Amino acid sequence: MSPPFATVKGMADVPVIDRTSTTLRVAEALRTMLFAGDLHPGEPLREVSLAESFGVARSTVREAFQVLATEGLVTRYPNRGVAVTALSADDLDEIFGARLVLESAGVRAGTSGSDLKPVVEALAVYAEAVDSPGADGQAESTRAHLEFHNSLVALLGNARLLASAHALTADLRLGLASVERVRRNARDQVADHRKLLRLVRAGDERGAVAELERHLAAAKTSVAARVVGG
Amino acid sequence: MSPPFATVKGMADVPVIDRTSTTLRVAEALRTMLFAGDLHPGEPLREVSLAESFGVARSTVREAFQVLATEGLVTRYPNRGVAVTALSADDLDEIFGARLVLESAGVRAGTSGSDLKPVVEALAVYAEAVDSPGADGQAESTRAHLEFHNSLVALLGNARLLASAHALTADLRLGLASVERVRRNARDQVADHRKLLRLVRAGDERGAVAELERHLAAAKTSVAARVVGG
DNA sequence: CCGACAATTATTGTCGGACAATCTGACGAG
DNA sequence: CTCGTCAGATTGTCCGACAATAATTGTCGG
Repeated sequence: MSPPFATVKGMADVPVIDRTSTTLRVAEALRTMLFAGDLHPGEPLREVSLAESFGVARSTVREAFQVLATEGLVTRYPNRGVAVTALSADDLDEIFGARLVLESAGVRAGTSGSDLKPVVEALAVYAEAVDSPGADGQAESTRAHLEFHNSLVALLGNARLLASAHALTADLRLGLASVERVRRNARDQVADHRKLLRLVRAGDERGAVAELERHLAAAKTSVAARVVGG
Repeated sequence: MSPPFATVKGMADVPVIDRTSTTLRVAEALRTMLFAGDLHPGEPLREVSLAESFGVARSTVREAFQVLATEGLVTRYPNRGVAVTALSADDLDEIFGARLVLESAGVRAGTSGSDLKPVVEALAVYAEAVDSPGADGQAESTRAHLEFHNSLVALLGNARLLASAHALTADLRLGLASVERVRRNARDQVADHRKLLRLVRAGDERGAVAELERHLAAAKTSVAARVVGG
């Protein structure tokens, strides 16, 4: 049933060709700029200016804005354009509250038989990112950290919930990018996560959820202390 | 402090003016057409055709498509346009699985002290919609039904999770619109929901979650039987 | 000095047209 | 039957234009 030329043996390293639209490529470029902290929360994004620097049409930039706006990374102000989303204290409450619901549901699934390998791997990546210096600043380390949390949600085996979790953490990365210089006792953080994983592995649902709740609460206050706005 | 003309006494019913962009108005128009079942799953949406019938530019329609695509109501097929999203059996699994996570979390909040008034009201609206014939077909009844379920999520007091729930039910409405003619024993349905609310009110977390799980599972098979695709 | 008001400027929202790239389906050659 | 070729349709992207709206500046009477 499978066609004879489905996979050719000797050509494994052919450069993969970008078959995405320029709109999505512009959105991706803006996304990395946002996560890298090149653009600060509240800063307006001008259509013409970006169109020129990217070498694309204004309409293309507008479509990219639409994508990022629905992702929550930028905010539209009618007739005034879009700006990098600035998180308020209420936003943080909502984000961490939503994460607690999703991640604790994932933990419950983990304590009752789901395959924990992805979580273990995510934690390994996270630990490695913390240990290695990394030329990209703390960006990779926070990415890996949040990816560990998302891997908990992934235990539910539900792509839609995982997408929601990704959206939540993306918004957080936005707020963190500007102040991510501070990274005290990252090792302790990793240890925290190891403890959480251990509880999940042991099947201790109560304990694991409690540990997650504690961890998220601590993270929230830590983030809130650095992110301004009200 | 208030200006003298802030509110004029005798002109309470001045038609409120749409201050939304035409893009969003086009998206809204398409949304209602989708929910009303005027457009069938899989059916392609042509940019020029719609632009002409709406009397707007093609770029405006494209932006509206972008909005609907991120909501999941339509699906982009690169270089081939957008089409009404058709739900597969796997999609139904994901949607109902995600709903179970969110709504059961809401139920848990409800059994531990959240104010149940919004849920009670949503149920009243639902019951009323089922009793009254309604010129708009079953559209209003299903809307009210799903809105009841969303009101459970609203108990969490988290706008982001509520938005996710809305997105999930919107996708469902899409699939249901085409086959919503069948509506057997809608009264029994309402009774089911009354039972759920009673359990929540009594603070019976276990029982309420179990009842919700049972209800969603039944709904899924009922929907899956009518919605084609694999 | 200050607030209200008018004028200017910058920017967005929307339009229309244009063109290349891509997909689809039909057709004909081997 | 498979493979290239071709024409038609549709999308992706660009450009230029304009009115509507918001932000800024300038003016003036108190």
